[in-house]
Amino acid sequence: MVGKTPSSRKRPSARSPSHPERSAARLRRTAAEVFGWDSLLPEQLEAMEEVLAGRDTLVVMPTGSGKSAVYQVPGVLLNGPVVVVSPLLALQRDQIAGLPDDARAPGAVAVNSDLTAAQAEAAWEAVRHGDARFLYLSPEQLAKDEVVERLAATGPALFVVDEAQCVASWGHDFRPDYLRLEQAVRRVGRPPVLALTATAAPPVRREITERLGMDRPRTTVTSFDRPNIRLEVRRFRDEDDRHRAVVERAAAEPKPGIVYAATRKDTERYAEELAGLGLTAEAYHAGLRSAERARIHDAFLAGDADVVVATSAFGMGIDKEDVRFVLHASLPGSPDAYYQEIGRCGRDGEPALAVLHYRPEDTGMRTYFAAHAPGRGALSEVADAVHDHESDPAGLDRLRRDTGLSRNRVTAAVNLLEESGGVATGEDGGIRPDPGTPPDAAAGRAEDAAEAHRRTDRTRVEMARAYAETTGCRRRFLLGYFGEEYEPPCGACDVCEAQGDGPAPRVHPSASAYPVGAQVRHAEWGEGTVLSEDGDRITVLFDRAGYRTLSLESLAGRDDLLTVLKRG
DNA sequence: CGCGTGAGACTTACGTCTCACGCGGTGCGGTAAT
Repeated sequence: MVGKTPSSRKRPSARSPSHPERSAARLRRTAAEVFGWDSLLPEQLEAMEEVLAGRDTLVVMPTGSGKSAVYQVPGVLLNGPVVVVSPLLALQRDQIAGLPDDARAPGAVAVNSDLTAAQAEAAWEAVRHGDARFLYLSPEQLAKDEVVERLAATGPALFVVDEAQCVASWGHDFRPDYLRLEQAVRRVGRPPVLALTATAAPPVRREITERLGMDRPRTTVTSFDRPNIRLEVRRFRDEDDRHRAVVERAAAEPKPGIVYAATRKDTERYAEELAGLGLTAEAYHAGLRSAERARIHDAFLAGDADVVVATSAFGMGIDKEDVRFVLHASLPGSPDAYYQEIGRCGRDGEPALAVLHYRPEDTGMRTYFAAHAPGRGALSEVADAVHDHESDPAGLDRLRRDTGLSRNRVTAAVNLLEESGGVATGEDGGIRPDPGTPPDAAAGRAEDAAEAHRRTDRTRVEMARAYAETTGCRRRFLLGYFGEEYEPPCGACDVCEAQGDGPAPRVHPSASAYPVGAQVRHAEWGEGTVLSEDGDRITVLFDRAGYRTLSLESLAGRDDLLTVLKRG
């Protein structure tokens, strides 16, 4: 097995002007005395030293491996409050509850819409007086001028973005405030930024660090491989056959487990059927009342549910060791989503199972979900509104009132206009038009940017499909997607098992010409990065054209078609 | 993009087909009605 990825992990002692031994010792002592952690993983300590030294840092480590410690321990030693951006209020509560209940331990508060005005006031007071060292906020809170101003006044020492993959997966449409965190960072005094995630392929890592405006970020990436999870894909033509297979598998495998379905209705259908077989099965989706969601969540963690059948709403922040299987009753929207979802089983290291039940028709709905960015009409309206306030730049609220569009719509439109250079946000939060770009041109360029995001989303659907249809080792495919080389057979996927002791899978002789991670240029699609090599084909993420799969046979001897610019 | 649903046509059975239409996932925050 291949261990650490060949990433940019560097020993800080090589050029650090400070005294790394001393900082490592301080971190270790703090971890033990304040948090009761007697040992730290080398990756944890390394990232903590970067954070303590004030450098922008990206940490990619599995859930349950102590990612939070990477900010908690240095946070105690820093001189000022630590902001933690977290996507779910439930996650914020869990984080605060997880801090040691000890007089020496740092305090923590969250400011969000759950609080009354008086409670929020008290929370800010605690931050100001140093009684609370950690302040948990949603990205939406940081979109408010009032919050940014209060935060700036406290002089934060560190800006943490937890679950940082949300920047890439949600920032473009669903929660556009994720793409405005960079502005918040600048406006609160540009403290060092620490981004934490469990699942991020190389292009997603790049997007996180770029979108957060991180400066020469140090990156710590541990291996993605989870050898105890058996990977399997079953392909169906008929919906009824698939349905039956999912139910039978969920009933037959050791419990507890999670079944992911594509729609709310499907979760209820499956859960009902499993309950009819005598299992404790619950449907979980965002349409349930929050008390009901909390009940199911708690029951699952407590071991009182055999199976939760859920949409993608279920899982973030679930840290349960003994989940035995994750079944998918439909194709997920991307390998990123798939890996995150199956990563919820087998955390105890015992054997676990991930089965994808796939029909080619599944791609239809996923493609539909991919196309949700604002259209030309909304972009033009917002561009015009920005232009109208040229002499007195408007904030997002004013643009919303002017256009009558929803808050999210306006924010997403401004993000696209800003990304394509048509407008810019100032230090005061005012949005100004670019003097050289008329509103119509700005909207046109923003529309192109939106189309590029849609294309990338759609190609991620294609990558999920490619996983389902690969004829090679599934582990190799997934790890390759996450930038990690892997030598099959893995011995724990349906493809490797079917091959048994037979001949090794065919690997095309030109495979070595395009190693994973290499920068390449295609005659038609421009520049890109080789993401995976699947025996007889490679997959490249092109900057403009998205993900493409190329047959090695068609590339043989054609270095005019695909040129290697730089090997990984 | 593909599925399920309901209306209506065609047909002469209480049935089957066709077609148009609407629907489909993630959460925050704040507002409105009890």
